Amino acid sequence: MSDAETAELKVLDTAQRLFDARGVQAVGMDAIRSASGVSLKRLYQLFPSKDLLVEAVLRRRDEAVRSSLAAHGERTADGPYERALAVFDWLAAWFAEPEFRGCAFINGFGELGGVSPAVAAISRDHKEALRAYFAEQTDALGAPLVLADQLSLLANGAMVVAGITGSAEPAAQAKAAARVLLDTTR
Amino acid sequence: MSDAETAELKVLDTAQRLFDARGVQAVGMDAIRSASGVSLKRLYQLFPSKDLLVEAVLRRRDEAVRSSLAAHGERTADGPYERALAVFDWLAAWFAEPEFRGCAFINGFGELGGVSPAVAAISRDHKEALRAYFAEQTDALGAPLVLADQLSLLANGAMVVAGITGSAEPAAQAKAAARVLLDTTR
DNA sequence: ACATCGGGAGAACGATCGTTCTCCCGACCG
DNA sequence: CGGTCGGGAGAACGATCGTTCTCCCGATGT
Repeated sequence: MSDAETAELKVLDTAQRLFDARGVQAVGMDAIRSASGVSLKRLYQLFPSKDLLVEAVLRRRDEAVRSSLAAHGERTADGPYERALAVFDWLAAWFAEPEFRGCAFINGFGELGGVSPAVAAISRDHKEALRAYFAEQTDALGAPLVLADQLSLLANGAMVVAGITGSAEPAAQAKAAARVLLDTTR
Repeated sequence: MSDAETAELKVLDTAQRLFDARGVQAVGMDAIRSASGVSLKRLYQLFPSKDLLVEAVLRRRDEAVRSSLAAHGERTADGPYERALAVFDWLAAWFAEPEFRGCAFINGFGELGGVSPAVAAISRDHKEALRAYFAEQTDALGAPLVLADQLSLLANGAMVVAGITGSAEPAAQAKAAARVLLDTTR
């Protein structure tokens, strides 16, 4: 049934948008229902509880971010050096979206990480994946592993500062810093 | 009345500890009451609403962090170069605390920044203060302002990654990266 | 045509939460 | 000693929320 699939997509899209804008706990199931047009009954047979919906939203976003990042790297950059730097261009485009209010995993961990082991684990895995992506590039450069950690710190710091200040500048600042680190460690 | 003052301190300490551990919305006023031993009546005459209590907790923490950071810089470091790097030692000590679960302003912004302009503003001011502290040091070194922004990205990235992964390592990694940036821009 | 079934709209339920109110005690003041 | 007042404990209230239930309609199969 493509009917069930499109309903599921509408719910996930709507929930993601509302969670991003207001946080998870400030968004009721009823708000998701009216914004998505999917009835409560259907909503609960797709996602038996709000917790499960939250986890599904985060997991889907995790996949989307990983593939978007990888695609951007392959599309715009040749070689590990350029691919590592291209992450920050990808961040810049993300920060420039008008609804941008920070990273859903950082925000979700802050809100729910202390009470939901599932959310904490998903956030941890997601951040580990970003570090692993940087590690792929630094490995290919023969650089030490700590460089990947440091690039990940710059990227996450840029997400936080861009989210809180509402500016996209941190992406470019982080990119310049990343270039210095990449050049120094060679 | 030192009675009212100690009650206020007990409430602020307790609320801060519970908010840090579980997030703001997961902590009810009743939990603050039983953990602090301050009656609801008194609690509400000290802080007329939970929103105001949340803001008071964040504002007090803002002051505490600013003076703790400045004190650590004066105590352990001579000159702007060392003081900029000392921030990351200060982070390392913070991350090593067993209850550490990330920065209250980053977490608070993620949870409430979308619905509470007050929380968003306090978080923004706090992060701006960190940037300004770095800017003091980089100015004294005659370095360009963007270096302060970059050091602030490293510090905030370290807070996020340390909080999510539960490791204190990001502080040392960020410090090493900061040293490279400081040395390069000279 | 009629029975059946899935699903929509939204009322209802139970729990929780922020906030206020009631009741009571103990201290202070004439 | 009697009255008053501040404050503690916790019940009560109203709102909200996650979740379920009721009622009804429309489609489908025979």
